[in-house]
Amino acid sequence: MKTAGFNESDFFLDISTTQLDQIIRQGKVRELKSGAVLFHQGDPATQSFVVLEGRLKLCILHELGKEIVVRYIGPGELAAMVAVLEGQNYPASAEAVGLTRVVGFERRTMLKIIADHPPVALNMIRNALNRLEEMQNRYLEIYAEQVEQRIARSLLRIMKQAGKRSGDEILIDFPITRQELADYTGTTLYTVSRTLSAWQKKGWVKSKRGRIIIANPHALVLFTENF
Amino acid sequence: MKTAGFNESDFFLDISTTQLDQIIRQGKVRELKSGAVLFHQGDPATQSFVVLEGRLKLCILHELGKEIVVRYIGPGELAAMVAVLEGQNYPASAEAVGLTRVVGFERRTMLKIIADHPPVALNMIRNALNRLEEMQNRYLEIYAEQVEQRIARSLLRIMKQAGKRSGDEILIDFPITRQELADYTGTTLYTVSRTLSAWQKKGWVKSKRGRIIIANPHALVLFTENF
DNA sequence: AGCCGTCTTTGCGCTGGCGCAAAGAGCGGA
DNA sequence: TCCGCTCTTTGCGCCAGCGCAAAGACGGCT
Repeated sequence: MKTAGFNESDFFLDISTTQLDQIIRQGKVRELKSGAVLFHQGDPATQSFVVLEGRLKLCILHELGKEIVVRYIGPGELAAMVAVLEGQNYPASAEAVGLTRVVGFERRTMLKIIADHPPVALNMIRNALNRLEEMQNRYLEIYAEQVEQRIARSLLRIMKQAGKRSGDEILIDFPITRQELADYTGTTLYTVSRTLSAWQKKGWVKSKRGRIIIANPHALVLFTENF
Repeated sequence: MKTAGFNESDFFLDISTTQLDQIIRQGKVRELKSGAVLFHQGDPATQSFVVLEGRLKLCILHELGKEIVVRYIGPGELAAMVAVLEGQNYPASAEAVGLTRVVGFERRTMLKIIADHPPVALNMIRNALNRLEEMQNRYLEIYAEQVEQRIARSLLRIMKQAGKRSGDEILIDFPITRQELADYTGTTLYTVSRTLSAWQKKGWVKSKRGRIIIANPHALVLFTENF
């Protein structure tokens, strides 16, 4: 059982590796092909999941067409915490990005884990509050900032949790289309494409179909900060 | 000590009234004049607060001028849950709307309350997740919907937590300006004013300086649903 | 009663960025 | 190798709604 990466996760802070193995053994591992949907928005929330390998894309839909990417969930992170509560539905859908392995935990298992490992409850509160703060900031930004600035922030956010250094450059190590970056930023496919083209000319990014490399992260950071 | 309204609060679900009194006695009551700031965004978070009377406005600022109202916190509700965690800062500022009384709890008191009353931890998780879901939806809406639709939704949201029935009409029972409604919706003072004027002509709302009455809630609901 | 500060209304011009259309490019499958 | 699908690029027109300006209304205070 692969547990690498778990110790960086805020969910399993303060939990030793042996305890961790014991926890994971209480869940059920599932393997998902790229594009497979783990759960649908609105379905009764019965299980929480921890990603072992690969990545989940959480998104919510608006009646007719428009869609927002709420978050990407990488190895060691928890998805669908809501399942610890009774009578709730999943507030978002989860789709695998690339081949992905997850462990699923039933509600009673989650409650047992919380009871056995007291720090976990606080970790869950911390996790939820961090996400809340992030959403509040994104809400402020979508109101107060220009699209290009928001695209830069989106790239930096995604980079932080899924970036792979190679020299000065940073590769976003999962396939992401213009459309998905637009859904994450709250803009359109067209605007993202135009913006990335412009940045490519400036040497800030390099990209091919579904892959984005951030060639000059510093320039992007400056861009988000200035006016 | 006034505890009315507490039993509707999700924070104190499953807690009996006698236990409640005992909990409140562990905090320190403060009285705030209208407009007084209880805590500032970015300050070290040392206390959580429960509103007894009046109302808090939580807002976050963007560098130069723009501001978003995150939420209004009414009697029985908890603000600044983040203070249960060590080393965090307040992610928003809190300002009293009208004369307001709150109880403040130090971190160690909060931790003691959680330890003494096991359901509280789950209630806090539920509370955080509910807020997260609300913010995610607002984020989706600000991207996907027209301003007028969002203004209608904002009015309905505020109405739900601070509405006072009188006949068919519903009064929002605290002073709220066009600017504040704009900050809540993510639009401008001007657009809110124009929109409310139009709705006033249609008989959907009535308003004077700082007061809003929703004369036809049903019309607003339909308006948010259609196209 | 009168003043002053704050809140509200409305006209008007401007523009960011949306979204259609259509062409081009890359990748996988047979 | 060729075909077809999906992803990307770019031109172009259009409009929602922002934001200035200026006038008007309300309410609290002396």
